[in-house]
Amino acid sequence: MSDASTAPARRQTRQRAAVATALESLDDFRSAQEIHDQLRQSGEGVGLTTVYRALQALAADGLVDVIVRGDGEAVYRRCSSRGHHHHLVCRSCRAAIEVEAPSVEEWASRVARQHGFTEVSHTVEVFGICPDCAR
Amino acid sequence: MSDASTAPARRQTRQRAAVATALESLDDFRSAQEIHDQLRQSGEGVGLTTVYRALQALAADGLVDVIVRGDGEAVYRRCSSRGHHHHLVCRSCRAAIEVEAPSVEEWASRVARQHGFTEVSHTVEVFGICPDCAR
DNA sequence: ATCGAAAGTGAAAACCGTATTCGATAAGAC
DNA sequence: GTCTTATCGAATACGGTTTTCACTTTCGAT
Ligand SMILES: [Mn+2]
Ligand SMILES: [Mn+2]
Ligand SMILES: [Zn+2]
Ligand SMILES: [Zn+2]
Repeated sequence: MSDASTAPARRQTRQRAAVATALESLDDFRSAQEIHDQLRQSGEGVGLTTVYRALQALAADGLVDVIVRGDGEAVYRRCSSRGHHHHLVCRSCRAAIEVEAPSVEEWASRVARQHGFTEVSHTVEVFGICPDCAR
Repeated sequence: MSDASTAPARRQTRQRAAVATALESLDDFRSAQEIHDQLRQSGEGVGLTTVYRALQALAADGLVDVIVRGDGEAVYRRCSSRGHHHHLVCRSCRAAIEVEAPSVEEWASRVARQHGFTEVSHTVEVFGICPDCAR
């Protein structure tokens, strides 16, 4: 039996490795363009288009987290914990802490069920100023 | 004592009234362009730029809710309940139900406090398929 | 009612993040 | 080594939002 959603067979390339390495050295959310800039500075030239595609592939594989900011720009970060989780993000330095929220998961599915909704998903992000940035 | 964040003094215009009226007749989230289209059809010509600005003003005044979708497009809806709340949104027909989540509010402030974060805000949206759209 | 300062309007153009195109390149299977 | 096909990337297209700027309108003051 064939899989309807067969992965297109991912290849290992210098560019993808460079993007992955760049993400490893960071612990906050960065945009595709910022990662592209960092790669150029470090000498590892990678096309911007390729950075976008690499990040999308990583996100599709669940290896990076994505947050779409209020201005519509997507920012990425390597995913440390494997399971479902959310983030506590500093508005100033962008530092991000992964947090779990069992009670929120429960609330989300409950409120959805109460209204008869199915195929439920949710977004939960907490923003603030981290202790360091608060001086 | 002067207010540091003094509101720029809002004026009453035909265009702003038209946008507000359009929002009144709707109960789901709509984009600025969709509202602009609806206004043109109803004869109330309003420039697209003005629609964007009117919606932003209403959002700033807390009179409409805004959700930035995954594709970066912002969608607006008149805000029925006055206080802080979240939404249960149908991915198919966009119908939106306002929900309160005291337990989530509590969780958010607690997790932020635990990590020393201040000036805390959060985004919480639940998506799914509503009973009607599920057939 | 009239005036004037300042907010508001909107067509056109700029912006800006992202997607697509397509000929060249390079993994990986054999 | 050869072939198939994913990948690359510069150029270009795309689409939502913002800026520009000359003109209009609101509204408090007179
Ligand atoms: Mn969750
Ligand atoms: Mn809340
Ligand atoms: Zn910080
Ligand atoms: Zn629906």
